[in-house]
Amino acid sequence: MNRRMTSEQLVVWRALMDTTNDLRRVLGARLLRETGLSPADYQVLLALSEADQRRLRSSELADAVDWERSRLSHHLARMERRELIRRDECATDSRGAEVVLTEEGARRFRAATAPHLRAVREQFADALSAQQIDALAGILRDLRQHLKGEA
Amino acid sequence: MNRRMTSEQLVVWRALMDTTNDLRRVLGARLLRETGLSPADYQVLLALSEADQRRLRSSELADAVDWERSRLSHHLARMERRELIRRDECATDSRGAEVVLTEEGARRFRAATAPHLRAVREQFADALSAQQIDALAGILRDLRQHLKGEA
DNA sequence: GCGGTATGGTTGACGCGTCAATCACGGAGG
DNA sequence: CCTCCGTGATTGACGCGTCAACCATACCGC
Repeated sequence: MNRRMTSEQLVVWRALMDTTNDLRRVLGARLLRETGLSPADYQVLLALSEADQRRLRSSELADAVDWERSRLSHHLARMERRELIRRDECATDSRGAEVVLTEEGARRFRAATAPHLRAVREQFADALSAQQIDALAGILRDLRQHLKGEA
Repeated sequence: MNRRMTSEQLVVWRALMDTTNDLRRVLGARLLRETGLSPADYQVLLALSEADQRRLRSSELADAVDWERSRLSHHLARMERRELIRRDECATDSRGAEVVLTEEGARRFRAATAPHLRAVREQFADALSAQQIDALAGILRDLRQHLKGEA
């Protein structure tokens, strides 16, 4: 099949990219301003907070946040400088590293949770009706499904 | 009002961020692979292609793509190295710059249009029904509206 | 044990985005 | 004129992401 998109489809595509981009930007900036944590910091701290002993092997953490190892490595380097996390040697595999949440990291994450959830509610959830949320859930499910083959 | 979000709202929020992120990534990578242009390149070339004389003042271009001037300046520097655009002095205001589409830039953009539209259709439009497109349009309109105050 | 390969993780280079500082020119008021 | 201010645009520093190259260790088969 080789038909063209309707212009509505194209417009909605642009709107999707632009709006989600703005949402990301606004919420990310707000999080940083209110808590000093970037969205990426938040994801990492969340995963570590939920982990047993507040520590994870580097590759488990990569799975948890769904990042490439390289990206994680770079980000952990920045977080380690700020003493949000620490990297210990792994007892059972000397290639490996264990990423450990520091006290400071745990504290900062706890302090960030409420502001973050409030921001998501105010700037996302409050804008949409229950029906819209349901419809959006379906749309995202289908998009993700469709993407699966070629991701 | 100080109620919490439902967990569905939060899940849909995460799905929105994750899915749009993946879409951006997959389509961006595909565009680059197929045409050698990044999404940002494409936006700039599109705006210039549509401009009178294929040239725009730097700040008009910034308005057209809705970027900060600083971001545009950095990006134009990279594009100029690749000879996709050129920067001329402006005749009427010697502070200003005129951004001009080069032949090469125009050629590359023309060659990129069809693959790009095809990719958007395949990975976005083909995944959704007409009803879903309409619903999504409404959702995005409301989100954008809601965002307006605090952007 | 020993060679080869797979795996865990890091590094460097580079594109992209943001912020704050800066520079150069234009324009108004004295 | 000339000073002061606003504006057009660039720069530098830094965080973030990706890709390809790399290093070290583990593990498998002989």
